[in-house]
Amino acid sequence: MGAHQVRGRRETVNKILTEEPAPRGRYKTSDETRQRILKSAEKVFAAEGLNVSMRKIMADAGVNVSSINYHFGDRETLLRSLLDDRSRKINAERLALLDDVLSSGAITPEAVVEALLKPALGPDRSNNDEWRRFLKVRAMLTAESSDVIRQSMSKNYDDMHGRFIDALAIAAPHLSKEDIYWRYHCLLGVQSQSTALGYRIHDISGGTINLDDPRIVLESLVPLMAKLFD
Amino acid sequence: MGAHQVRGRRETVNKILTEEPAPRGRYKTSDETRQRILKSAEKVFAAEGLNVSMRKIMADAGVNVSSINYHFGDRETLLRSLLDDRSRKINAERLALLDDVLSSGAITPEAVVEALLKPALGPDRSNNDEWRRFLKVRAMLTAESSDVIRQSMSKNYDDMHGRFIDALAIAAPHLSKEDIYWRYHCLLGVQSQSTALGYRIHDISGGTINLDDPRIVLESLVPLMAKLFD
DNA sequence: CTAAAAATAAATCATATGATTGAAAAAGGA
DNA sequence: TCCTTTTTCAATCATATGATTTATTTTTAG
Repeated sequence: MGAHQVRGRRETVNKILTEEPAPRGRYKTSDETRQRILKSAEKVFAAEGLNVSMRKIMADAGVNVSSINYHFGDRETLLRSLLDDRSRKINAERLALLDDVLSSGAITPEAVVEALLKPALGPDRSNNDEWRRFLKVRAMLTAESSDVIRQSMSKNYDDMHGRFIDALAIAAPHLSKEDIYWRYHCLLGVQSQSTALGYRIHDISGGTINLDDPRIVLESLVPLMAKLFD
Repeated sequence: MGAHQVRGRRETVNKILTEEPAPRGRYKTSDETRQRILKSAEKVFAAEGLNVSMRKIMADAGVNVSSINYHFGDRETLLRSLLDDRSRKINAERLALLDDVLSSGAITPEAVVEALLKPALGPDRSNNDEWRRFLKVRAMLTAESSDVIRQSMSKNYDDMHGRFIDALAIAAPHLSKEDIYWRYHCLLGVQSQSTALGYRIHDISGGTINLDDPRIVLESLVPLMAKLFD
């Protein structure tokens, strides 16, 4: 029945959102399916753009088309879930690194910038493809900047950005708040260029510059970005 | 007849692409319609994202749906035309400014960076909405990075970027080619963040930072970006 | 083991979409 | 003027799409 489906969906979503590791052993198959759908959505959206059909995603996931409605409600909620899930992880990692920096006593622009960029670039070796896919989807959504995405971005990121800006203000006490904002704007630009649009400099440089290895990217960009705070 | 339409389309396209001001007086209404469609496409794509229907665009332009086929062939060609038309203008302006810098004798990173950014930010006052729309569409296409768009980007931009990179190598002779590439990568990021994603720092800063006025953006960012080449 | 709840699947709906067609209108050239 | 070419438009097609409904299977709890 329709009512069943909606109720089931809501409960599943709440479970995922509130408790981090998702209560295992109760609805095993459902959560697996949900994750499988998210993974496929990420893959297919990244490969074919945002205006891809739910059917292609479901085909890739190997599940029935109606599962989208059962697990997420509609297309938009699927996209939001995708964005929220990963953003939470990235930003938790960022804030953990930032805490390390703050408690270390050596609060330099370089250290803060690295704490911001490193989690965004993803893991060094394996699973990097998955990250890249997510980053591309996020970049597409950011560029589209629909109201719903803009809200979701604010919800997921504004707080974290605020804390990094505060940290940078400590690291560069000679700069005004407005100065810090302008520099942070540059950081955001470089970050998104490095995570989702790296193919541009790759093409322009004839392949000389390659952003596939996060370590090299960090090594090259962190000192550069720190210069902005001199 | 179908053959007529295809032939007509090809001729129109060639005319527009080869001769700059488009031969006036011959097929007056056709060229006007073409421009009207492009303008509406820019508007509607920017407002509602890339996966908007041709029908909405045609409704906005006030022309028949089949005109898309007559004037452009298909949806993809429309997008490419949109991208090509404006890109040519931006880059022509950029290269003109770069020539001024090169022939001035005072080839500084600051001057080169300004020549790169100023045309991208668009005119100071009026018509700025139109530019913003185009920049948003370009950002969406860049983020999507489909093969066809990637090719179009390369075709329209790689040459220009090459010349700016050469100029920066002159302006900062102590840097290696690879150093220049990394810095150029940063420039691209800041540029796209400033032209299409300015809403992020606006939101984050609680409205303190506003990128609506190109003059202020230039004033703030050019000196910052020049720091990268110290 | 059995009944209720949850999850999956197949079939179906109403609609939106890109593209095409054939006719009509507008413009140009003789 | 008349005829050809170019341009516009209304009507139509085949299909793809998001969502829903109904039936079936699986899981959970008592």
